[in-house]
Amino acid sequence: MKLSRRARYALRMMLSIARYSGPDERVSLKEVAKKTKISRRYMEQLAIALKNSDLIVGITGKGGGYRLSRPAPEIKLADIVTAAIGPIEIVECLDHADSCLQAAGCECRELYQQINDRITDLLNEYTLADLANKKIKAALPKD
Amino acid sequence: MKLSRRARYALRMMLSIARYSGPDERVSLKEVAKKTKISRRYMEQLAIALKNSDLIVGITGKGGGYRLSRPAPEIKLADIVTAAIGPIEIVECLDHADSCLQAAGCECRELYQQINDRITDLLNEYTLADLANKKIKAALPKD
DNA sequence: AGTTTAATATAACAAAGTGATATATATGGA
DNA sequence: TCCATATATATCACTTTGTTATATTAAACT
Repeated sequence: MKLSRRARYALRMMLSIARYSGPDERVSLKEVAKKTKISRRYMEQLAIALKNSDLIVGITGKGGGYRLSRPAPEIKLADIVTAAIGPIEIVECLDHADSCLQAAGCECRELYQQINDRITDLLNEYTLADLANKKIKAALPKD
Repeated sequence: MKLSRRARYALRMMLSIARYSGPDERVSLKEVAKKTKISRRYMEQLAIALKNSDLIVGITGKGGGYRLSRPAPEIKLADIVTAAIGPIEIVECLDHADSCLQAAGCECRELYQQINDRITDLLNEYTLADLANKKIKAALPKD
């Protein structure tokens, strides 16, 4: 029930790219690695996944780097997480009913669906811009 | 981002125990294993965890078995999941701020907190009785 | 043209997590 | 005393995940 490091790295990377690049400006992974303190080798793989999902654009060659493919307010957090770790599926059987042994008789299915929906909805509500501007506020812990 | 099999098994086990036992009636793991088709050996471990969290009571000896420690409406689904896989923590750093490298400067923390809250709230809303009586209804898939 | 910087693409490896099985002991009823 | 059951560890195999390594490709700059 953990959000993998890969997903968390992806969010931090995107934040960094959003901050240090612009429409005509790119930032190299070397820079991003320095800012985020994430292993550069690891980021390289992650960058490819983010690129393949059209969230960032890679400019090859000397002076190259990455920039966002579209403005930060148009990038939903769900896009980032999905690009990094695939579709949000708290259990396999939600999408593929046939992969479920109990099949139709599963009594927990609706519960799983609800958990999944709540997470998905939340990540669709917020954008990269919201994250960058600290627009996300959790309820205060009750102590 | 998966709900582990262990957690799912725990829910199914509890459902089965709720159904086939009563205040003065117990059901053996042998029975439960037959009903749920979960490996008995595996269930034994799970049963201990559920017992240690006071969700079920174990009666040793011949003719023994398990029964719920309290009525199903008083057992929250969060209790079951927590007993099976520990506290719900989508990321480590929520409870232990010191385990987070970015410490106070983490920009994603509030997001993680919200995800965690939504899952926790949902699992606290519903009880084992709700699950048994199919009171949980997910929003219809939009197709 | 050639060198350099950086992205792109695989591959290989190590560590951790997870599911499952095995073995041994304790308990209490018949 | 015997047997069915819970209880408690230990072990093993498999998968996932994080990390590092090795080439290859692309473009800019000298």
